[in-house]
Amino acid sequence: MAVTIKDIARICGVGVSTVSRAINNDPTINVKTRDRVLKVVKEYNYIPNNSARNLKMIESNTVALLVMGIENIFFTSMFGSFQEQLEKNGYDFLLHAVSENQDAVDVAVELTMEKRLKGIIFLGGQMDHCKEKLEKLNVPYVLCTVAREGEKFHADLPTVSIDDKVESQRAVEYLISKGHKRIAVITGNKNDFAVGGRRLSGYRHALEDANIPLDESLIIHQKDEIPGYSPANGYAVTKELLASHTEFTALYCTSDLVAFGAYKAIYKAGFKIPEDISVMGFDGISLGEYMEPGLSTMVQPKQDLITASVKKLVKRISGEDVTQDIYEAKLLERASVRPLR
Amino acid sequence: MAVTIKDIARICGVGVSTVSRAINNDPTINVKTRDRVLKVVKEYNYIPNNSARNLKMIESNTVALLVMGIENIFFTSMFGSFQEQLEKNGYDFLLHAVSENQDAVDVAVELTMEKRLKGIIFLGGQMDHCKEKLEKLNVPYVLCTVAREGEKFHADLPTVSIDDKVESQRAVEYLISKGHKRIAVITGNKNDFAVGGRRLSGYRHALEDANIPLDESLIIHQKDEIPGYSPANGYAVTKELLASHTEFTALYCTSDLVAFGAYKAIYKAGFKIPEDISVMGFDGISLGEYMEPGLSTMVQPKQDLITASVKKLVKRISGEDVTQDIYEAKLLERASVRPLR
DNA sequence: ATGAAAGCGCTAACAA
DNA sequence: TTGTTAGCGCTTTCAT
Repeated sequence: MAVTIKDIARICGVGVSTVSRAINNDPTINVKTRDRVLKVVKEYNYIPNNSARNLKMIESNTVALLVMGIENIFFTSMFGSFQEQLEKNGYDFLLHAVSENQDAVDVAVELTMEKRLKGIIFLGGQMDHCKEKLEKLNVPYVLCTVAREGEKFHADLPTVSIDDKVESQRAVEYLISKGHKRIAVITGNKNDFAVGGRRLSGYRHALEDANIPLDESLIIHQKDEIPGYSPANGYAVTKELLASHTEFTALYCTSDLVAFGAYKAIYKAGFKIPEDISVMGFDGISLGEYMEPGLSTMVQPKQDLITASVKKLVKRISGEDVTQDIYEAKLLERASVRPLR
Repeated sequence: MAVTIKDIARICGVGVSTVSRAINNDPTINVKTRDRVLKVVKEYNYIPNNSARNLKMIESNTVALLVMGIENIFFTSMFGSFQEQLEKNGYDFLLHAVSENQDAVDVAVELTMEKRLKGIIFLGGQMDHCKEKLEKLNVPYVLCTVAREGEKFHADLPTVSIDDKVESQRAVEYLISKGHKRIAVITGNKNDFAVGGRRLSGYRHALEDANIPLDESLIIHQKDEIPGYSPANGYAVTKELLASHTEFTALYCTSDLVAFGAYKAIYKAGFKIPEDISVMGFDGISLGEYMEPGLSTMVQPKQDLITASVKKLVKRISGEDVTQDIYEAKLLERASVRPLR
C-alpha cells in the first residue's frame, strides 16, 4: 500500500509525532529535523491520509460550497468568485455537488463530520421541508439563492437571495410600461411551486395591478419531458405557443436560457425580435449579451449574493446571529423589447 | 459531539459490530435486530463518520470524476451523463473539482487514499509533465479530453479525446471548400501550446495543403487579461481585428464561446453573418444552435467520449490494459458560413 | 525538541 | 447470529 507516516518516521529514524510536526509546520520542531523529514517526505512522495487526519482533528478551516444543480450555468459561474472571497477571508474552499437524488442536508451533515467543516454555503436547489432538519446541522450555514415554496420566506433562516416574486413583477411591469398588454409567460413546469411559482405569481400581480385581465392561455408551463429551464424547453413550448396562434406582443421567459430557446422558435416561425415579438428574460446570465438582439432581462446581483453569503457565514462562524438578506435584481434593457405603438 | 456507532450500540443494547452490520446491510444479521437498530439510527439521526469508515475500509466502489475547469460549460454539461453511465456500471459517483492552483495528480492521490477510490476519470485540463507522476497513482484512471502540449500524443496513456489538430484542420478545410481564402483564426493565448496550439497547428496545415499563403496578421491570440475561451475574449479580439481593417471573409474561432463574442463584435461593427463574414466555431456546445444565425462548428462527440471513458476505466479496473482512443468530431453545418461567390 | 502512547469512529477478523 | 477486539493513519497530550 501507500507510504504512511510510520514509514517516514522509520526511514528518518524519528518518532511519528516528529513527522507529524514537520508536515504540519509545528513551531516547536527543530528546523533541521523538519527539513530532513520533509526531504524524505518529498522523496517518497508521501501524502498524509486525509481520512485519518480528519478523524483525529477537532476542526479544520474549511468552508464547503454545496451546489444543487451543478450543471446550471448560473451557479457554475459563481464558483470562482466564491472561492476567491472565502480564501480572502482565510478559509479553505471545498466545492461539493449534491445530485438530484440526494438530500442536501444529509450530505451536509456527512460532509461536516468528514471534513470537520467550519461552515457551509448551500447554493441553489429547493429546501422547503428541511427547516427542522437544518437545525440538526451543528455548523454555521447560509442558504444562497435557495428556492422556497410558496409565499413564505422563512425570514428567520440565514438566506441570501433576491425576491423572485417582486423582481418578476418588476419585469412584467417593465413590459407593461412599454405598452404591452398581451404578455405570454413561460414559467416552470406544473409542479414548480418554488422559483417558477414565485415568478409566475409576480406575473399575475403585475397584470392585476395594471388592470389587465388574466388570460390563462398566455401562461405556458415548461415540459416535464425536457430538462427544466433549458433552451430546448423554451424552444419546444414557444414553438407550440406560436403554432396555437394565440395572440401576444411580448413573451416573458422566467429564465434567460428559456429565452434563448424562444428566440430560435420565434425566428424559425418567421418573426422578428423585437419588431414582431418582444422577449424578456430573467437571471442575467452573461450569454444574454451575445444573443441577437441582446436579451433584456432582470439581472440577479451575483456579486452581491456571493459577498453577502460569505460575509454572513463569517459572522455566523464568529457567533453572531444573522437572518435574511434580500437583494434587488437590476433591470437590464438591451434590445429585445420594443415599445408598442 | 455527534452520535457515534457506540452510542447506538449502547442504546440498542447490542455490540458495535451488530450496528455496523445493520447499517451496511450485512446478510448475516437477524432481520429483527437490524430493524430495531435501524429504528434507533433513524431516531437519533445517526450518520456514520465517513472518515472512520474510509480509514478502515480496504476499498470502496467509488469512481471519481476529477474536473479541471469546473466553470467550463463544455465539461459541466457532461456531468449528468458521466454519473449515469458510471452508476449503470455499478459504481458510486463522486464529482471533484480541481482548482487552478492545484496539481490534478496530487489531488487524485489524496482523494484515492481518502475515498479508497476504485478508479478516476480526469476531465479537462492540461497534463503535460505528469507522466511519471501519473504512474505513482496506483489506481486505474482515464484521461478524458485532457490537453497535451505540442504534437506528442502519449499514445501509451489511457486517453479519450478527439485529435484537436486533425479536427481543426477539417474545420478550416471546410471553410476553404466554401471558397474562403482569407481566413482569420482566433486561437488560445500566446502561451497556450495545448488545445490552442494544436488547433492552430491544424489551421496552418489546412492552409498549407491548400497552397494558401499564411498571413500572420490573420492569426489572433486571445487576451491574457480576459478569461480564456470566453465570449468576452472573443468579443475583444474580434473588435480589434475589425478595427484593424485586416481583410478576411471567414473567421474561425477555436471555441464556440469565443465565436459568440465574435458574433457580437461583428454585428456591432455593422456587418452581417454570414453575408459579410462567415464564422466557424469549435466544440459544438448546445447553445450554438440558438445563436442567430446558428453557429457552424465541429462537434465534439461528447457521448462517445463519455461512454468510451467509462468503458475504458471499467476495463482497466478489471485488469485489462488499454491505451488511447481518438474519436472524430462531426462537422455541423448551420447557417454561419456561406459559400464564396 | 522529541518520543511513546492514547484514541478519533469505524470495519472485519475471530470467537462464542 | 452476535459480541469482542485489533487495528486503519493520523494528531495530540504527556513525559522525557
